[in-house]
Amino acid sequence: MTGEYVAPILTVDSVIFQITDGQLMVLLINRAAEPFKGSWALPGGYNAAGETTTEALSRVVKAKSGIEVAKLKLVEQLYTFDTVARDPRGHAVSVTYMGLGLNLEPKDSKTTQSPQFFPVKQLPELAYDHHNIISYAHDRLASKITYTNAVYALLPELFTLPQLQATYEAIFGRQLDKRNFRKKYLSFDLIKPTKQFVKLGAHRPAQLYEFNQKELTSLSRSFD
Amino acid sequence: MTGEYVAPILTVDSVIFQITDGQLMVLLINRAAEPFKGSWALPGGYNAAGETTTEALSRVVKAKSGIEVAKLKLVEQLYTFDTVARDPRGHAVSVTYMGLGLNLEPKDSKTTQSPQFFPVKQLPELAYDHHNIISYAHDRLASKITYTNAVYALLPELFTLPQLQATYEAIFGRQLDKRNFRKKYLSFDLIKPTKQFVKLGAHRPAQLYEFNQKELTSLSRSFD
DNA sequence: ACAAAAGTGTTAAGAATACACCCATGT
DNA sequence: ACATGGGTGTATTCTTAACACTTTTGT
Repeated sequence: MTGEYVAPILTVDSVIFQITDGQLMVLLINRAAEPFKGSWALPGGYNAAGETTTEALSRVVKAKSGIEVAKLKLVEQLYTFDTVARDPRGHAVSVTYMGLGLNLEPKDSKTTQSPQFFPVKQLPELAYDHHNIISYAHDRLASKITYTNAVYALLPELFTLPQLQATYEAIFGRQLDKRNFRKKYLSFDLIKPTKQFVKLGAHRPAQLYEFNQKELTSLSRSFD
Repeated sequence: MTGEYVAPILTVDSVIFQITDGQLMVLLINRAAEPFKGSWALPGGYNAAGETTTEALSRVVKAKSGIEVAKLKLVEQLYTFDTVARDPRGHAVSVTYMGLGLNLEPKDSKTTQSPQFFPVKQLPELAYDHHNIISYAHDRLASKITYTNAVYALLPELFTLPQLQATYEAIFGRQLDKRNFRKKYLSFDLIKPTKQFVKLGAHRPAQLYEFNQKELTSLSRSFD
C-alpha cells in the first residue's frame, strides 16, 4: 500500500477571536483568488508535507493577516472537516483551530488579504462553510469558559470584575447578574485581587484582579 | 503554490468501545508490520486521496478487525494528532474517531490482525502514543455521558436501570448511589419505562426501559 | 448636588448528597 | 426460609437565582 499511496489535500483554518469594545470579534480575510474570490473567509491555507498543523497554522495566519500565532494567548484545535478543496483537485481535509488574543492588529501588505476583525454578531457573507465553523468555535468558546479559566486569554494581565463580566456577556450574548457573577466567579479561586484600582470616569474606581494561573486550568464537572 | 504542493501523510485511528461483563473494553489489533510489529495498537491506517475521513475509517476498521463501522451506534471525531508516520516517510497527521457499540465481534482473517477487545483498565503495552489517545477518548466519553444521552450507544434497545447504572460506573470507574442515580437520570426525561420485566436470577425482576431518542441529544449546562 | 458605574447581602428555590429498609424471585 | 439483587423516600447541605441600595468618583 505504501508505494502508490496518494494523500488528500490537507489545509488548516483558523478562527481567531478577540474582544473589542465589549464585542466578540473574529478575524476574516478577503479572498484574493478563486474560488470565492472577493468573499470574506477565515484565514487558512495548505498544510505541506513535513510541517505540523500548528506550524502550518502559524505560517498561514502570518501570511494572510500579519498576525503572529505565537502572540495568541491560547490556541486550541477545534475539529477536522472533510470539505471541498481550495483548488480543483477535489476532496480536502481541513484541521481547524481557535485562537484567543488581545489587541491583535491585522496588518495589510502585499501577501495579506485585507485582514479585519468583524463582530461575530454581524458577519458578512462567507466563503465555504465558514459560518458553521465560526459558530462551532463560538459554541466551544462559550462552553470552555464555563469550566476552565480560558477567558484569561481574552483579557489583559490586570482586569476589573466588570471587564471580566462583560467578556462573559459578550461571549454568551446575554446579561449576567452582577452580584451572582462575582460571588460565583470568586468562589472558583481562579483570580485574586491586586491592590491597584483604575479610575475610568466620573464614578467609583474599580479594583484590578489577576489570574492565579495563565495556563489553561479546568474546574471539575460532577455527575453523581 | 498549487503546482508543487505535496500533502503530508494522512491516517485515521479508531477507539472503539463497548461494555462487556460490566467492563469498558477497547478494540486493539496486533500489528503485523513494522514499525511496532507485534505490538498492540488501535486499528488505523491510511486515508487516501478522494476518500473522506469517515470513509477511510470504515474501510480500515473493517480490514483490520472485521467490524462494520455502520453497525456502531455512535461515531464521533475526537482529535487530530500530529504524529510520527506509520512508514519511514516522516511526519503524518492522524484523525482519530471514537466509536460506541454493543456485542461487537471482531473477526480474524487473512487481512485482519488478531483483533480483540481489552479492558481499558488492563491494557497491554501499546504502539505509538495510543495509550494517550485511549485516555483522551475515555475522558471524552465520561464527559459526554454527563450532558448527553450518548450511553444509548452502549446499551441494547431495552435495558434495566441497574444495567444503565453499571454502564455509567464502568465508564466513570466508581460506584454511584442507586437511589440518587435513578432519581437524577429519570429527571432528565431521556428514557421511559416499558411494561416489560426481565428475570435474571433468584431475585426480583427488573423493569425494562428504553431511550426516547436514539440520536445524540444534549442536556443544557448552565453558567449564570 | 448629581450622574455614573463600582461594590455589596439576604432570602427562596432547586439540586446534590447521604443514608436503610422492603420487595419479588429462585432454590 | 433464605439469599439475591431490584426497588423506593426523606432530611440535610450546597448551589443557584432573584432582587435594591450604598459607595466613590468627576463635573
